Amino acid sequence: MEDQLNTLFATFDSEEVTFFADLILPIPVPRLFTYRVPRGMADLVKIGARVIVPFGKNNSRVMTAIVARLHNSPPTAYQARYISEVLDEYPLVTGYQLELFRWMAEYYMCCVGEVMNVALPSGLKISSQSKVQYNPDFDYPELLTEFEEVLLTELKKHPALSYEELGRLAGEGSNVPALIKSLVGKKAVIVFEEVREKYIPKMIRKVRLHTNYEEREQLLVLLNRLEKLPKQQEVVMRYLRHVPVQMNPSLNQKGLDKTILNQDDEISQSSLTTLVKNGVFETFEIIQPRFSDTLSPQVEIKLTDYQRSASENIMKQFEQQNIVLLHGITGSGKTEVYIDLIQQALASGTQVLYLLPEIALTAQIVVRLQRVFGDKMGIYHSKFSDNERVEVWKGVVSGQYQFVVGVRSSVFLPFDNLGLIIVDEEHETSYKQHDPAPRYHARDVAMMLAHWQQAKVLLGSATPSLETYYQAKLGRYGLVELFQRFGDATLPNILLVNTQQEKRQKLMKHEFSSVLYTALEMNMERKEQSILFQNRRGYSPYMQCEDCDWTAECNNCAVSLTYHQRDAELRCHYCGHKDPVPRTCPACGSTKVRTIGFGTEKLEDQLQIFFPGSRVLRMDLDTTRAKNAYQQIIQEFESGQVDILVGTQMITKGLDFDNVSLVGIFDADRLIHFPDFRATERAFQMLTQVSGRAGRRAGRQGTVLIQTANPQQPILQKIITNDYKGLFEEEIQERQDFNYPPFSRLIKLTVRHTDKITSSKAAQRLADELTDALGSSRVLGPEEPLVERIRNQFLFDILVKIERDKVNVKAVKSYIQERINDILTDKGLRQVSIIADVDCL
DNA sequence: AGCACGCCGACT
DNA sequence: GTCGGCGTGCTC
Repeated sequence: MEDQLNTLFATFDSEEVTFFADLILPIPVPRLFTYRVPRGMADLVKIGARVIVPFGKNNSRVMTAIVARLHNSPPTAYQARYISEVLDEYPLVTGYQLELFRWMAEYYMCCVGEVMNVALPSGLKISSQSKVQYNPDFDYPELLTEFEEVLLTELKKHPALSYEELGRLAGEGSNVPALIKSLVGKKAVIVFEEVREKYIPKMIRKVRLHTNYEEREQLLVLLNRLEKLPKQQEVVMRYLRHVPVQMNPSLNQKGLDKTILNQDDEISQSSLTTLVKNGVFETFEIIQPRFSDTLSPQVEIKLTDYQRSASENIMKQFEQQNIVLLHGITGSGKTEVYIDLIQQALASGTQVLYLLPEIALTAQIVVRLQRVFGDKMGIYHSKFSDNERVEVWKGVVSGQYQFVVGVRSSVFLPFDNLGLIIVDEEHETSYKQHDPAPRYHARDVAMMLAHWQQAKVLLGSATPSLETYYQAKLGRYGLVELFQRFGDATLPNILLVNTQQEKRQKLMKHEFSSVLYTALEMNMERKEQSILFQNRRGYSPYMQCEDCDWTAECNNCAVSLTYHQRDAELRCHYCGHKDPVPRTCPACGSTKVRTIGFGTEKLEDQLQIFFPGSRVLRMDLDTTRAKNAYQQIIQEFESGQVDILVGTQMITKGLDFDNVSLVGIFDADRLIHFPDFRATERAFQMLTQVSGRAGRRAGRQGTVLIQTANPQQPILQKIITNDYKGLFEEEIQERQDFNYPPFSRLIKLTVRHTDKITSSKAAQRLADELTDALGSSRVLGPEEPLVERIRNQFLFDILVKIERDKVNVKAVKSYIQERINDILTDKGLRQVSIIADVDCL
């Protein structure tokens, strides 16, 4: 039917210019979809606007799409369908963004639809809900089953019902989708899609005095009349106290928040209702922005001479360079420098984006920035609701937000006039998206954005990534260094504690060395706070039988289960699988089932035993799952009510506490010996960043104690002397020798399948084909990753190394994609999934 | 990704 | 005999 109509329209239109639109649909299919623009919509359909289209077999689905291209060449292979609706009068997606989407899809080897999917907050994607309606022309009730009768009776009573509503009405045990399908077949009901915008503006209900009573005379008459009704009189008086209508009649138009007038008593509520009924008050609704529009005081920030000269230096380098690295030690006051630069960029009329890793975007930094920038600043954070994100998006389009602080995904906001992008904590690996495609690196995307919009990029870090520092050393990026701590604060004194030796001398108290133990004790006596870092959550990572060596393992993944004491269960940190804690060994029945190793939970436990009066907080994934748990822990710790904070890497990022003078680090060796070519760099960054939490404010010099079995390791020596340059020189040599980044680009290909043989076959074939084309020095693997099975899928990794300058990366990527597609069409290997991760970390 | 179509086991 | 399992193929 639909197609017949389409054909009819097609012949009508053929004389005139007919428009076709190539649309980006939010699905992982590597092409655009061509739709026909109805004649009446020709002026409305613009590039970058969102449209609604029917999709799938018998138009069973409704989707939000973005117009990427307009043209008038009809597709030859199929009959294009019509766009059903245009959502935006003005494009919500800028030309820059479309360019960005295309670039990302190509660079990160994914589909534009996948980019669109992560780029748009889901509030901008339409939700469609199937509704069912009784067909008035239906006249064969005798054909129905009992269940169908029930549904149909309900449907006759209502104009239309959703599947969910029908499910509720039909009661338990009825298969609503199946029943509806059969009813549709019998032409008893009609199913249609109800489309609605997901974004809902926040409305608040207000009241105002009817204009009849704005004049003094009338008002007095009213009050006199209410003399015998004191409750109502009181409500009117209360309104007048908040809104001095006599002094300024225009205030009455804005009215008063209904909740203020109601206060809390029911009497005033009913009085108000009566007053509204009698036409004294009128109620109305207005849209309330979710971000309070109270303009915060604009605070002047003062730079120290040192910061001032850093800022000037950066500006000077921007004359020659598009990208500048600000290498400033922890606590050197980089934020003030950023603020200065942001103000300058805003003053010149350009937009500014300030990127922070998720965990560093805390209330601490937001409040600080808000004091300076007030409501000109937008905040884009994954913890925000969807409606809030849509408001920020629209605020950028409208120009309300010239400046946005945000996480990784804020590179997708519709900027069109960026002057400056700051990537703070530039080395942070959380800038790289791991799981759903596009597997992008926000720092690198930011650089592309800046390139297109002629904006400058400032990368900031105390421990720059080797890639970035290397570019700076080559002179491709500018470099500004800040090697003095802010105010009188000095860098903490970092000491290594030999746990091997303490164990021999039997000085260890469980996981705590005597040195750390004493330091904690003294710190508490001084009423100063301590932070303990152990990058492992849970109580202990292993549970093992002493008699037979049985170890608790996950059913679905090739990993040991972690014991969580608080919830009394064993958990898999890869798939979330949970098992009860066995009291006896499942293999041999022995009762000697022990935990091995320790996580944050165990440390917390031991602290309670050692220091019974102390107040200890734990901050890791398990204690921050609730919505505001993270903020709460930080606030509680800030308030000084807590002596010790135990945490995972979460505590290493951007937190700024005044009263912390001791940092203890456990198990540094595990970080250092991680089997990965970046392990040394990572360990340096992580340990330096945690150390930086100590002694950030004037007063005493902070102390950092690193527990290690081998204090002689060169990397530890570099950490205690804060010798970033030494680390760089050594590491960069190694990277060069083995042709790792920054001397090459890496693409990791992961092959996955439930059957190990199939998975390995596909991986082997892919690796062979790539080796043939690229040479064996450029292809590593296939190799089983550290965890060879996750969620019952067997994994194999292939690493492709491409020299930066010698090889055409684009060509290599498209060749890889060809080979992947080839394997995916192979009968025996078709259900394997192959994931490409470009610039994997 | 979702959704329909299509061919083989445990149930009214 | 059917309901429903998820393999496989397609989407303008």
